[in-house]
Amino acid sequence: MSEKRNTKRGGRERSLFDYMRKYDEKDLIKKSDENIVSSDVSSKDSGENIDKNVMIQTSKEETVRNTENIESRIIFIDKVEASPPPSLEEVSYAEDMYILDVAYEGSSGRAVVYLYDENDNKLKIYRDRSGHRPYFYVDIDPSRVKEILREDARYIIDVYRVQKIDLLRKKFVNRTKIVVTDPLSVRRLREKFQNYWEANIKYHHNYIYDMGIIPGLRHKIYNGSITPLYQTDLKKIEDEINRLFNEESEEVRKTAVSWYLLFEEKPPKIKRAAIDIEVYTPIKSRVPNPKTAEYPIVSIALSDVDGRNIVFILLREGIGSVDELKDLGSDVEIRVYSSERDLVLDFFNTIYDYPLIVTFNGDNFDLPYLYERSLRLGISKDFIPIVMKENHATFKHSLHIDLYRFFKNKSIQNYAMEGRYKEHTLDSIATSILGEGKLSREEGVGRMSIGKLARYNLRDAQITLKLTTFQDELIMRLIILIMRISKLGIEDVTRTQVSAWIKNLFYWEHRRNNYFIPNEKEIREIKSKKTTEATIKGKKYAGAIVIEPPQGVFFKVSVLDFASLYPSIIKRWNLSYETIDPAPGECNKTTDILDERGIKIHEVCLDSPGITSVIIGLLRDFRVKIFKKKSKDKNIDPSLRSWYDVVQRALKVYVNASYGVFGHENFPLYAVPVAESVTALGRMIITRTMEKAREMGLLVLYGDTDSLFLWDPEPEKLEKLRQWVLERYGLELEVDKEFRFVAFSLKKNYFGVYQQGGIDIKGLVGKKKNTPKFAKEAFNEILQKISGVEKPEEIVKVREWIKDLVHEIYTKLKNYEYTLDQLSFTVMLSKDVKEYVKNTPQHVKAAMMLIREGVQVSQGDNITFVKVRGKEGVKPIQLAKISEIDLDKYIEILRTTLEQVMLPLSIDWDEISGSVMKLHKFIS
DNA sequence: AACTGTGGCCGTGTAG
DNA sequence: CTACACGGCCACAGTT
Repeated sequence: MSEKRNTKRGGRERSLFDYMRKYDEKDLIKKSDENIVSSDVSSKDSGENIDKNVMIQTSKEETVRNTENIESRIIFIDKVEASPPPSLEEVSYAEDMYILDVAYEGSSGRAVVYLYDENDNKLKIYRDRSGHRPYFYVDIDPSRVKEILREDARYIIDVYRVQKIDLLRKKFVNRTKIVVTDPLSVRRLREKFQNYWEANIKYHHNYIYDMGIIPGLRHKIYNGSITPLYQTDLKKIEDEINRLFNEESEEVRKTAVSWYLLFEEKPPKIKRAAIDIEVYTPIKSRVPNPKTAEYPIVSIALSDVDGRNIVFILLREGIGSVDELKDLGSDVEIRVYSSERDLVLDFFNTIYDYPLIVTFNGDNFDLPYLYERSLRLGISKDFIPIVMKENHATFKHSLHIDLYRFFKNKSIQNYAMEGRYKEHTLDSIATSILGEGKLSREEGVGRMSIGKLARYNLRDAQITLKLTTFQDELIMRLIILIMRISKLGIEDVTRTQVSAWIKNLFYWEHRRNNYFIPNEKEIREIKSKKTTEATIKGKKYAGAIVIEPPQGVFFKVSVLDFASLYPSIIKRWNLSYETIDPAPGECNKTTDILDERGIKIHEVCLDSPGITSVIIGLLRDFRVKIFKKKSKDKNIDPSLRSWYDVVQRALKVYVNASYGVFGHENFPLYAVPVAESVTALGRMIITRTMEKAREMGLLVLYGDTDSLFLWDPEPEKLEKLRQWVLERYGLELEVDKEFRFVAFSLKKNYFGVYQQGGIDIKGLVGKKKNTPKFAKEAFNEILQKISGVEKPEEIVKVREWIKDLVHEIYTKLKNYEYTLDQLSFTVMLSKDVKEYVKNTPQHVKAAMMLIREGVQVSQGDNITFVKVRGKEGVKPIQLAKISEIDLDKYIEILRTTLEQVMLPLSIDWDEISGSVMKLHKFIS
């Protein structure tokens, strides 16, 4: 039974390791045994007559039964029987289960829907009963198609004519639908045709679109059909939509209601556990390779939402006494094994209870390692619950979220989490979000004592879990909401970028509206007119305007902001790939797209609402008009309000990313004229607004893309300008920030001190992560001092203070009083060392030196180096000595960093450095 | 042949 | 996605 099931889910599975050589299993076990030093507590002298082979070992001498009163429960486990992962219960009917995912099952050739039942916290499956099959479209007659596919008849289920709307050509079109037996046949057979449509869509996505599934919602499954279930009061929603969207058409309002429901339905609470494995390594810096899995797994930790914490730990020689495990906490269960195989098997048996498992980097490490190691330990594939898929790893009995991949998502990092973490390590994310990071360790896993190892491992699992539970499950609720908006399953959503979310959402909407999904080739052919040139060489089209700021300090500065400018433009000008530049005679009513010079660059059809315009417009309106307000409304119950905050964040992700993806040429619905119309209209709007402001006597100091910095504006004039923008462009211009003063140095480089205190630093060198610490510290100190300034007159005093400080730092630098760490630069290697063919930047030079020393360096690594005297000019920090640093270079860096702050205050660097230099020369 | 000055370009990080 | 800042690389020209 289970065997059958395994192979079924394994239909699409393709092991990472298929191409690897087949091992002699006996040999392997022997080899691994050499690494795992067996402890003296062997099966022979311990638990022969103990119930279920479980006993407690508190020290080497005494063996006692489990007692509740000791600090943590320590259980010695002696022999574990392998058991296959349980089969998931299959249902044919469902009333109120949440759909979490959909996959294609090769063995049955059917779509499988993963359902979460909140009543028993179990994952269940539904196999398609509607007879849905993979398909694609071509533009030739069925009879011709049958002829072309004569030799592939056994893969063909049906061939027939279908009529749908072709948005690009604005008419109904007939195409031939070819229904085939399996997804692979789509891939193969489409090549026999010159033109084909919808043949690049993954089958499980097709299933979601065609069945109208909205992952993350409750559904009713009955008689082969699947329909979302709602508990929300429809009347209330309709009333609110009619009130807030009264200017929209009937059709848009209807769509709005269906969208609103996604944000009101409560999310499921999913039972889950976080896991983390530790692998023995002989050398601290070496990361074990999951492809070979040559070192033993010495510890696994599990932490679940019900407060259960387990550490599965391997007893080895020379890692201290089991006594060390006593005080891990009363809620911690410690299971000690003398055999790695038993440890792994027992771990597998334990995770069978969970419908969802969470890891940090499990796709690339924990799961493949566990999988390969299990094979090495002689565990048969049927007893390993892990499945290696094309681009991720998961479980046979549960779904898997890899938080590393989710938090690495730029939109999550910048928009949903508001840039709270900068690096993508578990430690850095947890520290900045939870205020609690990994445990520190000096030694490699191989040398840690048993107590330390257990604690370290457990902490990792606990913080991994906490990343999904903090702030009332913020991350889980966010994931569920993104699933609902994008119509992707949980495993896809947590692993793909925002462009994939947006693409899927648009495909779903096309299918729902009976539109053919256009292929990339035809959009490019029909909508390719490009009219603007980018300022920067090598870019495709012109972007935004940045106003040159005056250098200096300005008191009482208000910053005005167009609320989500680009999405608003997309909505207001009906921009979409199908509405832009209509073919002659195809459109009745058009409007010109003018840029900031008043030159017509494109035109857009206004006959019917454009699909991207409608959807992006709706998402924007939902965020601005409804959820941003609700998330701050003190009259709403706090827990509901926090839900609205999550909704608002999810919408923010989509709204902010929407323009970006449509401007990316790899995006399937990309059209250059749309992208350049958006930026051109943006330039036009900010330019006209700036002109109007000046006409009204307002002083515009600076502006970038969608913002205007005004110097001491009169409130009445501000309000008048707001009204003008609203009437003229239908856009909302808001006061975003009020600065006590702003110091400008260059475009995209300034700092401001808020009315209520607090500093905003933009672009300045002192803020960049690749600036050495010594310069950053000086920069911050100066800024702190400046932020205390209340009135213009006080600047003079600060000026003197700064001069003294710079003197001090300058002298300290000259006297080698900084450490290498304070002087180091950290720069990311954005590609492999070998790929730097045009130039060899400094960090690459340093990386090459590291490689010569035998250190592994790869793409994405941060290289830390210092500048030294001599031909190469750099050395990785590991190889450098303080005496060889290049003083002049560091003085230069200090100069550029501080000058950006000093110049607006009219402090001359040469004046300061000149006197220090003389002093220095005099002393030496 | 070695050195110096210069301007364009490359690479990184950032603003929006 | 484009715009911008900054440092360093590199080719080229002209000089010693």
